[in-house]
Amino acid sequence: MSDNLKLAELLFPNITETPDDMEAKFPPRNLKEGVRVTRLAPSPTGFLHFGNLFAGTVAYRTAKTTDGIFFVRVEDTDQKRKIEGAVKVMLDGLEAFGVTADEGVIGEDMEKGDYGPYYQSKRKDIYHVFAKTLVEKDLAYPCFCSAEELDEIRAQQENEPQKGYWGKYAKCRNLSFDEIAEKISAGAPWTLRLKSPGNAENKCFIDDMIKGKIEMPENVQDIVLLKSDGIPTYHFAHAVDDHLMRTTHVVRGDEWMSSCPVHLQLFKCPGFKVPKYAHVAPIMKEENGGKRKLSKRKDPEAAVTFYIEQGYPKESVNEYMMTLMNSNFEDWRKTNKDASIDSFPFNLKKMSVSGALFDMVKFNDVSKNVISLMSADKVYGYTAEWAKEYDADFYAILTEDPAHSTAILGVDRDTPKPRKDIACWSEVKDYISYYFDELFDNNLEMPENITADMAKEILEAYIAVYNENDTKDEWFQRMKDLCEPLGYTPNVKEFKKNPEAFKGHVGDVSTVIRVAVTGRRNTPDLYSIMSLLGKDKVMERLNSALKHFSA
RNA sequence: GGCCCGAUGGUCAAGCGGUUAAGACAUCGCCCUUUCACGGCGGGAACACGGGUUCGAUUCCCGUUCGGGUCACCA
Repeated sequence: MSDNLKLAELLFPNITETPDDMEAKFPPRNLKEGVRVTRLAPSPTGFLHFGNLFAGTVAYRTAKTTDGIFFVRVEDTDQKRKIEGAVKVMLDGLEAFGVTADEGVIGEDMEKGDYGPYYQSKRKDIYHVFAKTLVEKDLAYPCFCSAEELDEIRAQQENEPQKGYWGKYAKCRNLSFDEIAEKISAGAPWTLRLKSPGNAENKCFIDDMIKGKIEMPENVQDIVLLKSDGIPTYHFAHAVDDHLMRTTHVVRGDEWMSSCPVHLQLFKCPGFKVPKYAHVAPIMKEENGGKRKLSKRKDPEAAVTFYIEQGYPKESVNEYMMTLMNSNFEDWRKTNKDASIDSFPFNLKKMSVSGALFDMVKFNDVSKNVISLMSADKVYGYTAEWAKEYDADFYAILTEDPAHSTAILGVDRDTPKPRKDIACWSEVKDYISYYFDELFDNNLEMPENITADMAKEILEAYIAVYNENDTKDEWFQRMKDLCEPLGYTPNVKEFKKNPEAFKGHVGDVSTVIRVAVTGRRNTPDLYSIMSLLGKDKVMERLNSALKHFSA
């Protein structure tokens, strides 16, 4: 038996299966040409970053445009970072925005699919099968260096452009079998390192779906494959898992770009076919005129839960993400107003190479558009659903009379030119507050051109003629009739032509009524509002305003 | 510092050697209008810099500058 074989046995005495067994157990998927298999491989930190959702959405769409498979694999190889309930947080966040896995981890300790387990922590033996053959092929070796020794090596490398564990710095690379056997029998901890066959003089090539063709020096680092607890590093797990799970397209953040030479090698050493890569640029945030990654610590909008808590519809988030993913989406949307976002021909190659700034203003605009197209029933339903969870007081008020609330939300809604007032459900409370005495802010501040005397006059006159049974036309006619006796003109154009001749125009008159009734200057159609409010409330507010301006 | 990527209005971005350099958001003006919004029309606003290549460079090449990423027994 050769030393390599002996070493493999020594290191992995309990591994009896071979790579061929693995190939048989996880055979190539029986898919049509061009069908893609993608995945999201988050590590369970208990926090779902917007970037995860974004990359996950890209991966999801990449698969879905070919009727392919999207799966979720949990990268829980770092025992130190394990957090209870983290998987649920992530899955819930993904689910809330329509990223649902066909396969893989579908719940806390719940899996689905034939290529599992999908928790890396449960795949130890699988990794060891491949680790063992690498040792047999003299492509891996145990390393006994301690953290301190590694630090020492780093200290020596100050003037060395090529840092890390390689070449002459790789102390354990050429240990003899006997030396190794002795250390192991003494119980020394070890990691398994790649015996990198690379040469820095050589180039390797990545043809990234997003970034294009990229050339980098070959990897020469003897990177760690297996940590001293026997659990693989991300790099090794990535190669083994994405090969065995038959991933066709690896979609991930572009912070992985620079480890591609390592990954290429890790696929090639065991003889795996290299998948296609798509490296997604991060979402950025503006700060002091510069750009930086959306930060978990500094930016509330970095957390996916933010959008849920604020009550942004999932359609809004998806529409906005799509405008960032494929810039032709907005044009497509213009001509396909009612189409589902799923029918948009998403194209990986149209992804931007560099990171886009998250634009809250634009996002809100997108969301307002989305909501403006919803029916009053839908708006009511979503708002109630949101309020139930995040604003119990408002929920009680809103749902006391569902038909009434729905009618309120329907003002100026189902028209060819719906208003765009609401960006998220948490804004609804304020938007409709004046309909409810509990929420009504009795703010009687008039525009500067309207004095208390003017307001008083107008209110007096209007109270005298107010009729709750008016049709809209009658109502408006009454408004106009009010004008001339008080010195206003019903004709705005006439006023503009000759402003000195009048105290104001019909707009000023209705503004006084509007402020008295709603406490604001800007509202949807006043007639509809007054109808919904009902005679008692309207009269009460008019009288109370009159009192205020008579004082 | 080494390696890699990038740079078009305030933002997201089309563009692939010859364009009046699209569009969207934002902003400003006008129109519509009972307010606000919606909608319509219009305005301001950009190819980082320096060298090449070319009849001609936003586009191709090289440098500079500036951004970003990465160099762990983290992912």
